[in-house]
Amino acid sequence: MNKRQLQKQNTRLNLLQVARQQFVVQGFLNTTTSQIAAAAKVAHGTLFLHFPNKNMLILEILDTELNEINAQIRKVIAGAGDLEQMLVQYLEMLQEDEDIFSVIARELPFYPAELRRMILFRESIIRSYFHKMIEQGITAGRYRRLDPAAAVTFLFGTINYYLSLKTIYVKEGSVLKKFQHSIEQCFMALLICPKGEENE
Amino acid sequence: MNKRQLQKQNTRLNLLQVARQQFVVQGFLNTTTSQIAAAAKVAHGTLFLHFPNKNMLILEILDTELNEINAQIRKVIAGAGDLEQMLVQYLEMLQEDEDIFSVIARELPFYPAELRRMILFRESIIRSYFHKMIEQGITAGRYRRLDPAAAVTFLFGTINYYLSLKTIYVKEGSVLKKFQHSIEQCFMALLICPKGEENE
DNA sequence: CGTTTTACTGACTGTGTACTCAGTGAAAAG
DNA sequence: CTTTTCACTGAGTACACAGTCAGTAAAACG
Repeated sequence: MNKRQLQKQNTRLNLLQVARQQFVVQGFLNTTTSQIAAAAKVAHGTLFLHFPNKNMLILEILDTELNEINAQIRKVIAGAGDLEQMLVQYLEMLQEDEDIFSVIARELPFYPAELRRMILFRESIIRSYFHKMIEQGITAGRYRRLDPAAAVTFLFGTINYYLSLKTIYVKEGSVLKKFQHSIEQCFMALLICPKGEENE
Repeated sequence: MNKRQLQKQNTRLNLLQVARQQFVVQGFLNTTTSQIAAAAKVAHGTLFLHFPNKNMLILEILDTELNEINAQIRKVIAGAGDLEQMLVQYLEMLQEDEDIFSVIARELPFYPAELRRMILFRESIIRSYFHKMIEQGITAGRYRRLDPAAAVTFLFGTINYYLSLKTIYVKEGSVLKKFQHSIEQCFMALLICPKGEENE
């Protein structure tokens, strides 16, 4: 790779990195392309040599991010036989990049349709892991006979709620850490089949 | 009241009504002051004779709306001895103005701090009704020993989630109607103390 | 060394929006 | 009837932002 190609690649990677930092702090919608360019110390126009428009830049950053978490969760699933363990690990994974997930939770309804579909598709894969786990628990008689989809939405809805109102619930640090215990407690209480009431 | 005062009042009320309609369809953030003025068939500038700025217009509309629902729920509380009944009635009330609550659920994180605080304060009053009901149920031994605040957030988080993603869950009609049964089922399953495990 | 290619520059364009203010005409006041 | 008041008008202002493009300088090429 010659000097020019190297330079180009560096600029591109730098833009992605700087943009991610800005997005995490201000959100995607409130970060301007000029800000990103200034922070990356390149001209405004340079950004559009590397990305056709702002949306494609967002899409690329989120694609990378969501790919990583999906790969991680697949590993976790493989290793976790237990739903509770899976939930704990999922919450801990979200905490690691909580800033960006908080931004997505808030801004999702305002993203262009394509981007929104991509994010929801990725989320639906993760939901399906929980769904299956719950179904298994029900057929094994450990969990109550609830609609698994409803239970999953209860969980994801609550997580989403905490993430989107993060700034109200905590001044700094992680919301999910603060409420991790109560989320786990509630979700498992919802599922666990009380003694003397096992299915079958 | 003379002809002028009457005219002024009419214009003002008309603006409020037209603005509400537009907001419900497009959201507060995506509705422009020009659109509202055009729909109300007055000049753009007229809007600013009646409201100092767009935010105050939004605030006034939401204030009216939230006052109404708070008054209603207070009545419901007075009449409902039962938490489940209270939940059913609350969900039905939300359904009546689901469009505007859906907009609020989506846009809340982007409102100016003052407006956000007002809305969350109003919500917290409603939450407190549920909180008390749950506490009573726990001390009476009917409900499990859960953190009432966590249970309430589970409920409100889920409702909020359905509302904010309304357009994805239903093409037309009410999301809350569609999922009312599963919300009720899940929430009550979470709380109800199974037989043979009553507190005290 | 001269020519071509190309990553980058930044002033500029177009668009969308909240809000203003000098002007108008009809109602109210005297 | 004359003067004053005032609800309303709409062109205009100020600003913010995404995206463009002719120009530049340095690297690659022959």
